[in-house]
Amino acid sequence: MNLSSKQLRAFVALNEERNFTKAAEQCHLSQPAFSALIRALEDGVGTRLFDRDTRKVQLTTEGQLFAESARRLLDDMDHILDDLTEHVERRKGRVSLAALPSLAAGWLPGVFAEFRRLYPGIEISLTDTLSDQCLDLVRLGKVDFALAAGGTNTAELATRMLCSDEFHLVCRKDNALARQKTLRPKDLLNHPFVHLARSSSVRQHLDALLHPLQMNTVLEVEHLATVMGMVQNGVGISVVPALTLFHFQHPNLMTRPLDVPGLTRKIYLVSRADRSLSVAAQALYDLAIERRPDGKASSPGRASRKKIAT
Amino acid sequence: MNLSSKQLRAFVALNEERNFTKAAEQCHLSQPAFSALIRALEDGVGTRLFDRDTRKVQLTTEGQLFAESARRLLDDMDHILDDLTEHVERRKGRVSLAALPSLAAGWLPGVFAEFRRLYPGIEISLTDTLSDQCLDLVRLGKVDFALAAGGTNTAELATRMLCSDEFHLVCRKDNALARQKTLRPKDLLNHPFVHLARSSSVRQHLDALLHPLQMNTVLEVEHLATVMGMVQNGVGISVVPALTLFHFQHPNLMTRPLDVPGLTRKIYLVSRADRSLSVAAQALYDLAIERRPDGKASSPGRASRKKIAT
DNA sequence: CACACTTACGATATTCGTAAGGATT
DNA sequence: AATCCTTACGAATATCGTAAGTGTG
Repeated sequence: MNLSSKQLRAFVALNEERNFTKAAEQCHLSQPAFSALIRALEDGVGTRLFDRDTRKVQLTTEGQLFAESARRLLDDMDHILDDLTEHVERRKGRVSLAALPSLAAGWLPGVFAEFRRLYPGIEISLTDTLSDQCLDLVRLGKVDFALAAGGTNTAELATRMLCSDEFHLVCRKDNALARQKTLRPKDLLNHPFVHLARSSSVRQHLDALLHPLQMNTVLEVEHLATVMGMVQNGVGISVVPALTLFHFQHPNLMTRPLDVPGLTRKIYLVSRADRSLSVAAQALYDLAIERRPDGKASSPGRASRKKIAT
Repeated sequence: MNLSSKQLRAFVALNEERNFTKAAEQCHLSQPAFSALIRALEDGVGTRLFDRDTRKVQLTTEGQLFAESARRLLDDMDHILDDLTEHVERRKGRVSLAALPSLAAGWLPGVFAEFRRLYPGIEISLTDTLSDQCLDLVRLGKVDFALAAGGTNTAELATRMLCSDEFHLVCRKDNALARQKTLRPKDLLNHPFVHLARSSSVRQHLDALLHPLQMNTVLEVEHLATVMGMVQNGVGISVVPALTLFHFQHPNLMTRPLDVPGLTRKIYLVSRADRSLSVAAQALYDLAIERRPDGKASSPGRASRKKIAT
């Protein structure tokens, strides 16, 4: 037989009201339609569930048996549907994503704050790691999506470009480069250079355009904060994407865009091609796009070209 | 929203098969109809539950959430409906009835045996007590129905006559009455008489026709077995309904119908007027009618007039 | 091009509300 | 007469199956 939640609700209502007219109202039905609903239920289970005459409505023995279970069943059903609805309406849920450390530290916090404000019931988990691992996490289904730099051509991954991140020179203000009007790649070759590790996406972009062998590499470190320390103390200069410039806000330092066509790091949203994002993940994905960084030089308005220019 | 068991079954089937065509067959539906069913479910909950392309069908995140509960919900529902069906089909249940001790000991056991054979899963509970208490138990809802003697005119009780129970003289074969051709009430007046208690239905019927003051009462006892002992030892004679004659099967005793118009004890099936019998109770009720005693002298063919006549 | 899901569409079934009917107090 | 459940019936809606459409490997 086919038992519908509507029939269950009608049964429970009639058992509470013991009156067809009132129970029908409670179910937003005309009384005859309600009557038919109860009859269909009784036909379905094969027996009368209510004894009724014009004065009294009460459960039969079989009705009592059914009533005990029906209430539970209906509550269960309502609970399940409510829970699902809370997910659909983004009042509950969980998103996990992976992101490059540079994004995780600089741009993401603002997006997360906004997301938490919009959807306080949704939990977020973030893995800040290098691009390759970000992609692996997506492939393995460990995260809903990733913010990575590598352009992936795998069929199993769906990518969407989030922004284009331009590279900037960072050096001390007392460096000769600070006074040059235009900056060409070869201008950097003679200066001591602080590199990031080869596994980083930043380094990979740089190596593609500035031949590593011609450069005057003095150091190779893992973290941008370390690069910052080195540059600030005059160990060398460096080149980093705009989205990481927040690390280099310091009165003694200056940053300038490198005007090298093609030297941009593309940031992608990467998800699995074979499955849709959860409602919660989609919400964060959409917000990321809405609040996409512009990739030009501007961590919130301090210690950038403009400030230096003044 | 209105969630039907058909939709739940479709969802569970698709989750198991991960293939619309096969799942549709399992649900005895055409594939497009099945597809529409799933879509209606998804529209109802407000989100996709399956990711599907032509090659793969798999749960979305929200689908996984729903799947865990749906399986439980469906099992619950099936269990509840199965249980109810077992009651409707009389493979489970419980009947309780009250019956006069005379019926409980003589005629009922055969009916119960038959009932147990037909419906081995139904429990019976029997209260063997006097007519008034039988009726009270029905009124209070403590039993489903009763086999009682009193004609009740209460509106709250529904009665149906089961049989008419004729009264018989019981005495020793060496008693003078054993040789009389016709038996009239007054013929009994001179003989020592063993009575049942005034609360018994048998006594009440007798008192209505044979004036107690004119009788030669030697004893008043509670149980028919005691009456039997007294009569068999020559303490006195007695008059009892045909349905109790099984107590008086003994070579030294004889029983003869009293030919007194109007002196019959009517046995009624009594139930509450305001509610129907449970399926189980109705089954026993119907069987009682089908196997109704005839109320003539014949406990299974022994120690009756015929035997004495030979 | 074969397979698998979706869309289109007409036929059938179900569900609904209004109005009339019947039983009880 | 008033109350309350049931029946009757036409209209709106839903559901179903067949057939055509679409997209993917």
